[in-house]
Amino acid sequence: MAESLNERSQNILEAIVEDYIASAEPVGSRAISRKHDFNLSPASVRNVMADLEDMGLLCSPHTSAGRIPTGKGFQYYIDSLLEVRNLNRDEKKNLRNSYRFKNMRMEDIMQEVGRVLSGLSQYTGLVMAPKFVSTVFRQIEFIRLSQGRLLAIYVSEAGLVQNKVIEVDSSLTSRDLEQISNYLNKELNGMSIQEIRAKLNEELHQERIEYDLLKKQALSLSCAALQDEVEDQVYVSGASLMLGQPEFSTPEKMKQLIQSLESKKLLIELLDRAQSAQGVQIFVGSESSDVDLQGCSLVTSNFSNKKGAIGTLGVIGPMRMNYSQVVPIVDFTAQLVSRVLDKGIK
Amino acid sequence: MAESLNERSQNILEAIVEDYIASAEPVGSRAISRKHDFNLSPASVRNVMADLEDMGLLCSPHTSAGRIPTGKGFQYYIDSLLEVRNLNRDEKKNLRNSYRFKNMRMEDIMQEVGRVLSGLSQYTGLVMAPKFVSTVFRQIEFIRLSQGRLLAIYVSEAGLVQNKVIEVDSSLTSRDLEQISNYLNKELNGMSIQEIRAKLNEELHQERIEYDLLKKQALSLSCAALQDEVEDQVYVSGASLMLGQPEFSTPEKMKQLIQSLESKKLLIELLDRAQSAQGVQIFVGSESSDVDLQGCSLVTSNFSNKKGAIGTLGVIGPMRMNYSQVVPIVDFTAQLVSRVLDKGIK
DNA sequence: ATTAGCACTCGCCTCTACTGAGTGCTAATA
DNA sequence: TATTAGCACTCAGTAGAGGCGAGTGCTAAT
Repeated sequence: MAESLNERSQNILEAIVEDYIASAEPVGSRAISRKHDFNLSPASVRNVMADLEDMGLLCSPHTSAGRIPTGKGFQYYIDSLLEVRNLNRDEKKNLRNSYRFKNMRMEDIMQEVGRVLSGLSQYTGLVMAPKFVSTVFRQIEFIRLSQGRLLAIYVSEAGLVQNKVIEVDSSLTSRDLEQISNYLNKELNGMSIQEIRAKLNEELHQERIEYDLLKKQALSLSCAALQDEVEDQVYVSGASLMLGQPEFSTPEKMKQLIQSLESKKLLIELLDRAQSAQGVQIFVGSESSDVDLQGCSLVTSNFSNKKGAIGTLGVIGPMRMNYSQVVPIVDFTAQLVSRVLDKGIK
Repeated sequence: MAESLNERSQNILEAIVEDYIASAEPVGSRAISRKHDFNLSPASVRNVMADLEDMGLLCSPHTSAGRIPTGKGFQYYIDSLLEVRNLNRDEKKNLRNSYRFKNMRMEDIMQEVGRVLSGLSQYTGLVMAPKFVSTVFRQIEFIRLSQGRLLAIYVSEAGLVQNKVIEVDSSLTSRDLEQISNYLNKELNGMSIQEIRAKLNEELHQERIEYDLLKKQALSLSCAALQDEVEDQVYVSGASLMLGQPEFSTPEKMKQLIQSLESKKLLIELLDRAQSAQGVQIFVGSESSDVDLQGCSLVTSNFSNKKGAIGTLGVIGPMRMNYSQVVPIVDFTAQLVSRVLDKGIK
């Protein structure tokens, strides 16, 4: 895949990508030859550029314009040329101070992270909360809402709260509910939702009704409360910042972009893909991919607490995004959030 | 304010507004004279139009274009000319069937309402959940997250759930917490948050420490859980639908619009204003107002359950919105949501 | 291998002319 | 007196022509 380039070609590619990141305009041979001291004439640069174009790393919007990097070009840049510096102490401190975690609810944390990510990067911040199914059971409580209607409140180890209204036939007393939750809290403690579901299914199929009434009721309630799919939470911040970027200057592009950012489904799909890997991930423009956030790149990293609930955060920006700035921000923020979540359970 | 117009002027104004709603283009005298059979020549129509322009109900984008209604013109149209028909049975049924309330959590309901409102109107749906302070206490529960850290779960009569992480010095046992919540649930039952706050403040200032420890702890916990301001929840759906409207066809307008819709603060301000009144409210383009969602109108209605928690829902669209279609939808949806919330508590 | 030179391409801007929709005013009409 | 026909005028929008400038590819010279 990554054909190796000689040093000169690499230098020129790097120069073009960086100029393009800075200017958003096609880069010409003259500019390269002048601004960077390669001691090469424009003509020589042109030759190299033609080669790079043949390899599919560059393209020109029309005959008489300069070159712009293709998705493949950006990919090469990211894989081989990009040097991500670490944040120094002051920068880390600043970043840490940007975050104001007031109320430690998961929702608030996610929202705040999105806000800061988009503010710092000047692109759009994306945060996906840990998936319900991946969380570890801590506690469940039931509150009677009305005859035959309960509110089930599930709290995960990481402090993620999910509540759900469930219908029940029998009219259980508060006392019953207390017993049931006590039972469940003991029984399910420390299990992941996935494990719990497996267990519940098993016990349900194991048709012997030897259980006492309490167990039976507990089983049915926990089923109702934990079995269903809960849709993933995605937080999008600063969508309008993207609209200032020249790549989205036309009405059509704007509309398409906003539509994409409005589609939680699409975003979840993207972030899911990111979640499989470790460390900072960079997804370059989706020309190739079926899912298109055309012309965009996505920089993500996972966060997690010790109990293993994994969420994903990141920044989505134009393919021409300032990676060397964004990557460390995303990276450090993910670490920060992980720590904050751990603090939540101590 | 509403200067009375003679019938002919009214007819012509109505025709212009409706043509403009349909076409989004300035309306000329010829078109009016031809399409509507007033038996008036374009010249006569022109005279009337000139009068309407003098009164500030119409304006022309430039000399040789037709007229478009001003905000004031729309306002007049809405106040005096608009006839809102009620939905017939089938339409109501259809509308009811559009809503899929699966899980009865407040969040889900709000989100679904936004989705459907925007889908049906083809404009942007706006929903503001009942305000925390306006809710009526039903139940509070505490869950230990870690040493010194509790999760307080508050459930209102309407089934609105708020959770909050609170810090406590003392290490309370589960037994203590149970007693505290029992005490509070008895003590605060049926009071509004506002009343509770007043009560708490009073008791706090009443410095006599005659209380027993339990009461004291309960007081401090409920303070922590209920005292702080909780930010209002606003749900925006279908922002991208607005981008298809001709009034937002330029990049600048689009950007401005999206920025406005992203600003929860602005939206809350708008919806708060709507919440004071009863029935369907129409706010026409904010030329006059300090807050600008320029060129937009807002159609809102409140929903509430019997316990008095009031939320607001509505549709925001171009000033040129199809009021006669949108108003009944908003109206009926508000009634529907009220009923659904009531069913939640039965 | 590199580079200077040159012809060529093409987007973009400006200028001009034209068109057509729509107006305001005036004078004629019922 | 209210209405209308007629007419001059205005102005956005479109299309075409021409010039500019940035940038290219190719070729021949270094």
